[in-house]
Amino acid sequence: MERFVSNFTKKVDGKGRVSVPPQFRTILQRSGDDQIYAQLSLETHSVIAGGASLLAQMEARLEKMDPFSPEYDDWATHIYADNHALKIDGDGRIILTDAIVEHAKIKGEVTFAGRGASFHLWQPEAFEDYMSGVRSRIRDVRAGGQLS
Amino acid sequence: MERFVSNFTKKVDGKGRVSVPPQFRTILQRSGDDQIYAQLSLETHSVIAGGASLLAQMEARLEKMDPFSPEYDDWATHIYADNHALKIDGDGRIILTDAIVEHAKIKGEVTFAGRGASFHLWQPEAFEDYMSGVRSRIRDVRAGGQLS
DNA sequence: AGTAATTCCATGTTATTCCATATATTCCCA
DNA sequence: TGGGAATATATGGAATAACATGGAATTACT
Repeated sequence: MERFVSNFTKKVDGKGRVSVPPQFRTILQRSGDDQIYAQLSLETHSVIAGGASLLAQMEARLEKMDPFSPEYDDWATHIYADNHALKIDGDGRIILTDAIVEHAKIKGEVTFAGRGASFHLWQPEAFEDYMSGVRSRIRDVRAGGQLS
Repeated sequence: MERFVSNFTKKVDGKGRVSVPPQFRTILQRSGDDQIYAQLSLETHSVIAGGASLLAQMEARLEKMDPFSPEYDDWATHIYADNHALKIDGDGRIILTDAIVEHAKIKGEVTFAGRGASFHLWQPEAFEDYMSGVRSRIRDVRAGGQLS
């Protein structure tokens, strides 16, 4: 399976349109996806995105739960109601919904950050901040001798 | 099977008419449904809605019960009597019944929230409140190390 | 006939598709 | 290895199609 690698920042026009980085677009096309499933992250002000396989992956987790439990209800609600299907148009663009723009505080640019089987959408500066945190946390762990 | 994803808020006019979000309408049409089965939720002030397959799903659950038990009677009554069939008219609209409007406290707008094989109807603010709860409960579980 | 319900229609609005141009990238050959 | 042509991408705007929405007309009910 191809993975989403690297990060790219793109402009968002007045109508909320963004062109999907061709590197990512190619991967989506090859797996037969003509739309992106974008889910609001519960941990950060970012959006978790990917093709149909990403949704399937979350559904697989759902199926392991007891269908009559409150946990199932919560998870199912989050998976489906907090998810936005973004069609990729003929020019390789998607339109960000208001919910996404609001949640990620997106102004005029978005960063597409590879995450392997998925990719994340960020407000560019928020992404930089997040990356700093990621890097320093990894450095700290290493200093503690837990890694390489 | 196509799933109901994302959420959409629509206006309700003086006659109780609401246009079904085209995303959901398309799914219903493709599965041959010209009406929506809407059942009052017993847990929240929302309505559980979907096509014929949703009703079939509830009936399947009923069939696993002892037909001569009081639980069967209760469940069967709830499935059918608390269920409202809403015809989708030529303009893609449904008419909310008084029972639905009352139960969900709907005023001038309704939110259609995807739930996979079904979708829920909410009074918009009640939906937001509910989502806040869902999100924070999931976050708590994760923080406790029980998931991901 | 009167009332309620449903269907039909008109129109403004929004969303989507299409197109045009500018910019960047790749590929090929001198 | 440096053009330079061909191809692909980015991006804005225009044209087109869908959709939302209110009201009128028709039908059904009693």
